[in-house]
Amino acid sequence: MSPPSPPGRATLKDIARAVGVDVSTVSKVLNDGGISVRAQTRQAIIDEANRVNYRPHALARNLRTQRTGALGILLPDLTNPIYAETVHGAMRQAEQSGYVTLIAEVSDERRSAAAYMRLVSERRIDGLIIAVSAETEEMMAAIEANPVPHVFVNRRSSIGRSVTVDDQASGRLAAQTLIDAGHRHLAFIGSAPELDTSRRRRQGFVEVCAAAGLAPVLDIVGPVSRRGGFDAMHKLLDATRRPTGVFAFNMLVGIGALAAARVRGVRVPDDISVISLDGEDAIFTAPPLTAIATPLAEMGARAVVELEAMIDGREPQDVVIDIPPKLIYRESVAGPPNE
Amino acid sequence: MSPPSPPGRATLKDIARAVGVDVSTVSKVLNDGGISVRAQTRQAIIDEANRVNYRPHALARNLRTQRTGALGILLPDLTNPIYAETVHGAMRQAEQSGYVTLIAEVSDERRSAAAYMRLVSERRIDGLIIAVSAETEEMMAAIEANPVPHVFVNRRSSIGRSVTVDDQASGRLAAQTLIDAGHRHLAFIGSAPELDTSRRRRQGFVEVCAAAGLAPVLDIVGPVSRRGGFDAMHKLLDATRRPTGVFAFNMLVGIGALAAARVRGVRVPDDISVISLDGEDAIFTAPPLTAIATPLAEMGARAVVELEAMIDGREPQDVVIDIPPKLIYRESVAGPPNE
DNA sequence: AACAAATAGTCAATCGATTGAGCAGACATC
DNA sequence: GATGTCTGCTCAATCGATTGACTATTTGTT
Repeated sequence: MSPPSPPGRATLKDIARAVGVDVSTVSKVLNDGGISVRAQTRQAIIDEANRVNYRPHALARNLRTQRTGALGILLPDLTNPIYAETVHGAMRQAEQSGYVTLIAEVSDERRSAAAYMRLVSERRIDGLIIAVSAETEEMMAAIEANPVPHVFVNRRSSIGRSVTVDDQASGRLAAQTLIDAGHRHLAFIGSAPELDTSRRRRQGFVEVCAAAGLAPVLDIVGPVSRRGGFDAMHKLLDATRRPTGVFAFNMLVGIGALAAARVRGVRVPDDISVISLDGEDAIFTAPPLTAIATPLAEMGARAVVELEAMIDGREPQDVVIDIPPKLIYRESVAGPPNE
Repeated sequence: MSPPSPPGRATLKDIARAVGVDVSTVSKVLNDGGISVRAQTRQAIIDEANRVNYRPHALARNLRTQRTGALGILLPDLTNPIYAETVHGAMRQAEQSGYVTLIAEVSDERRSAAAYMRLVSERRIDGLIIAVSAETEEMMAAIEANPVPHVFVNRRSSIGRSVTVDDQASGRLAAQTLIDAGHRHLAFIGSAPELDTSRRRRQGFVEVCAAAGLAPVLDIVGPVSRRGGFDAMHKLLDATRRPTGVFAFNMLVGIGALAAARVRGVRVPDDISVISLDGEDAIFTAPPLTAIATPLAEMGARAVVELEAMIDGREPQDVVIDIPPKLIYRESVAGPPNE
């Protein structure tokens, strides 16, 4: 036997030399490049390529073809499980489609613009999934200055396509669940209205409340984090007229709300019920959190599909994932206490 | 004014033409390339570069320099907060050092070898951080076949450098904490011994137990996940002689253990105490989890530093991060119940 | 036998940047 | 005025792969 593959650095030229043909012939054979080649020659090329374990040098190929085979993902924080789940779905799809993924974590806005420039203006990627919080001027300016196919995920945008879940339906389902359990005094813990996901969840929530003749508390806003939920719940518990049913913007907020109730000696669900979004994972809280599961991974995956469409020059769509939100009934919701 | 920067695609050639010099001159001026140039010419080049907002084409530059400016990170699961935190730290450091990061999430072993090959043999990266679970033959073979600078993070390896935290010290601290609280019947919930982190935590734990004349339960192993912790705790509670103090491999295991206790009506910490590793974040469990914080983000960052050293041809080290584990005393640990 | 057409390739430019070697002109030196 | 030394650049090869244009040989047709 010949020595095993030389240490991984065979080029087209090496193969061409070994077989005794031109590099262009090798390239065309290996890429189905519309050329007629004798079966014998073809086989010799393929055999040699296998023997040396040839892989095209991505940089060289990409330089020529003006494609990188890489997608970028811009997100604020990987340790946030909501993003992690979304990215998870996006990466799976990207891998299936033969793309590698470049992730840039960008905590603040100035840096997100800089990270954008880095990936885009050095032309390291073919397209970009944008999951940073809200539209900021820096970001928008960066995109206009240096356009690249891009898709916003879980947020609408005035300057591009977006893939979202049906937040209004989630809001409606949350309200309906609490109302069905008998609650009449509801509250929504959300974010400042810049986050369009919060606006839409709130809107669906209000809609169903209104239809039932209820006027929920809606002005409790803050960062959508455990800390934010913790603080918000405190505010609700301080109110002269406490709500008995609380809808939390997401799992983190829900977990924080639960913790605040616990600290205050308020029992869940005996004294107050809590329902949150995206809490599929929150089965290990105390009590286990009733939650509305939204298809985050599917959303991430679909964003990649739409992005590929843009890259291939097809006309992408604004997509709302049509998997309806799913209620996961656990212990944090029950009937209201007797007054 | 001239039109604002043309849509982000200026090349050296464009600048050279505008200024009236050769591209090589432009390149050398922009890169400090050891060449003498008149101040006037130099300034004209710099001005023009700024005007068109020139950024080098990463692919082209990298093709020539044989550097990609990219690091790869191989990890099993982004939704696992332990990995998320580590990657977080690694990405921060990478960004500071001017690298972009390519993340490949690889759930099973065959795919991790494939992902490795993808990134490495297409030469998309200069180096690789490996955080996949254990040494597997496929993986080792892939690395040998196609070597690239690489650092293992949070696990030792026979075939490369590694950056870890002091797991033994964590194990000792966990045992000491429980013993100091008065416990005599201890248990460790770990993983199968393939995971060297588990071996080392166990070792430290045993050491302190032995010094105190105790013989802890050590054979409860399983996947190091919430589910694994849940199941393991059930086994412990089924035992004829229940331990009163439990050390959980990590936060997920700890959370699962807490949930199992809750389901069984066993009170924490009244009936049983639980301490876990890496639970800095687990303040919102019920009860809040006493935990030992390990410097995960620092570990990730340091792994990148060592990797850079390898890439630059310096001799890297096996590193144990010397930030000592830190006890975060919360409610899940108390004295043992009276017998 | 002459010509067309199919077969089996080769040639050379190109993607955008980097880099060592080289060269023309200005100035100094003897 | 011949030689040497800077200064200030340019030339051309190179990284590895792709691709349209082109050529040489063989086969087929009349």
